[in-house]
Amino acid sequence: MEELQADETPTADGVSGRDRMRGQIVEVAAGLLAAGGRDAVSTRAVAAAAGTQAPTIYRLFGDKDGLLAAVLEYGFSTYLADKPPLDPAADPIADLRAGWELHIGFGLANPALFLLMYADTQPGKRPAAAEAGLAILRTRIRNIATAGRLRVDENLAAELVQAAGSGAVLALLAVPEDRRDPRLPDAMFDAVVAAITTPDTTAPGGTRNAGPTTAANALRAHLPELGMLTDGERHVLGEWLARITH
Amino acid sequence: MEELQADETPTADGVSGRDRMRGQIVEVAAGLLAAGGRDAVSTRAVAAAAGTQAPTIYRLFGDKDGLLAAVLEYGFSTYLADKPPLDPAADPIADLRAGWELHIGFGLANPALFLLMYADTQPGKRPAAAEAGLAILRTRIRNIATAGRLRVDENLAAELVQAAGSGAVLALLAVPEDRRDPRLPDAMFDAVVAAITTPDTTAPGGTRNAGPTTAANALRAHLPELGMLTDGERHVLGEWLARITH
DNA sequence: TGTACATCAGTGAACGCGCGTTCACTGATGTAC
DNA sequence: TGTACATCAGTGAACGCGCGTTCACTGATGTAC
Repeated sequence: MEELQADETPTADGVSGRDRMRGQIVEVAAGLLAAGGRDAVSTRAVAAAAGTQAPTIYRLFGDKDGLLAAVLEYGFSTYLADKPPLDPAADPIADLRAGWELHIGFGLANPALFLLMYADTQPGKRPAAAEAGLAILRTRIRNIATAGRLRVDENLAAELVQAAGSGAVLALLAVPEDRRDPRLPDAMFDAVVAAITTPDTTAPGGTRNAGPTTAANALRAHLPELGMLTDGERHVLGEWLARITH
Repeated sequence: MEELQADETPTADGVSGRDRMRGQIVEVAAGLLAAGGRDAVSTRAVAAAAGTQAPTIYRLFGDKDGLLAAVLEYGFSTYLADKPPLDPAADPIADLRAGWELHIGFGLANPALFLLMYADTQPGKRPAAAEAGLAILRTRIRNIATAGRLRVDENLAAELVQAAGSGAVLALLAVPEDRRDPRLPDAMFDAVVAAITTPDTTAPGGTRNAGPTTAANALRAHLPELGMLTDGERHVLGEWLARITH
């Protein structure tokens, strides 16, 4: 093995002992956070789970807030590592959708982390990790603007997407997993995109009109009033209308 | 002063000492929550600020969770008390907007309370107060459906509005007050309303076409496209629609 | 009407616990001569 | 090459604190006779 010139003790993979300990503590803390929420991350619990003593945390992270910040950064950058690189040549709205889906997936997969990033923060302050995510979002919005498809200013567009995204995740998380409506994220994305972009006039296809779904929904709202139908008929009609609208 | 017949010690205003103590504790706790966030609400701090001892809290609320639930309910019902009653004759979308604006205002005025209701909750569970708010929202959505203006099903519509609302509040709260974009709530509302409703085709002076007859007629026009129904089902549906429109 | 008793809201104090943080020390490691 | 020294990451133990909760008790109040 060649001899490495490093500030600290070299190891097989070139990672110093100090860095390895740091990484281990962060990973352990992230695990505790995922398993038990914010309150499960105490300096003592982290130290014990990482097989070290509490003072090590203070040497490496300064204090508990420093540890939490490191956990946020670790969790978020792990997620970012999955993010496909931006393709400037591709449809910027498809790009935005890819980022949206990844962000939703991140929130659902890491509830405690997501809440810590976007909800548990004290009013007026956002964690650095959240700012980093916003910066990426702003780039995607900028690309839409460059393509001439943005119809509101970039700041408002970014805020709308950001707010809609965390709102969708929050709404999903607030409901037991088996009762979540899988249509919500897509529907929300479509709503926001329709609000911030102009239609792509180059798309194939003719004009849109109010489809059968709208009519079926309207009729369903009037189901109880349909006295000219028997109870059984109304029941069957309700089932068909549900099928039409889904 | 007349003599009151009550289960407990009567007082000048007919409120028992026990109830007054309970209300005082809840108000004090709400104040601590607003001032210092969730962590500022400890049983000891509440007892001290209310001028009593900790055991009183346990007698009145069972435990700390019971106290927090009471604070949520108090804060939310105080907000609901401001809510204008639904006017069935009015434009249901204007009704929805009124509820939206009130809800946004509630969140901005009570950040800690709002976060506790919609974000701090453990995944899969929603506080009773949040459910109560959702029930009101669903009523408003139902009214839009009854007017024949809804183009997605009521559940999805309610979820979209709910998610967009908390997302907007969260996004605003995450930014210092003087840097918040005041356009965000309105823009978000417009985006969601555009996504869940059909345009209002009743020009001023025109006739309202909200009835089941209109919906049935519209659906009948789409009969041939309903590939999710069998031929027999389409046939029977056609007969029913004919009966509805006559 | 007067007395004795039962009820129970509120008091004062304490329980055990886990928290964030810090202290003095150890022992391994790298460096200077 | 060998020795003495400096550095500093990690150890073990403790600090003081506020937490949720509970206990035994007090004293005011309503009730029964």
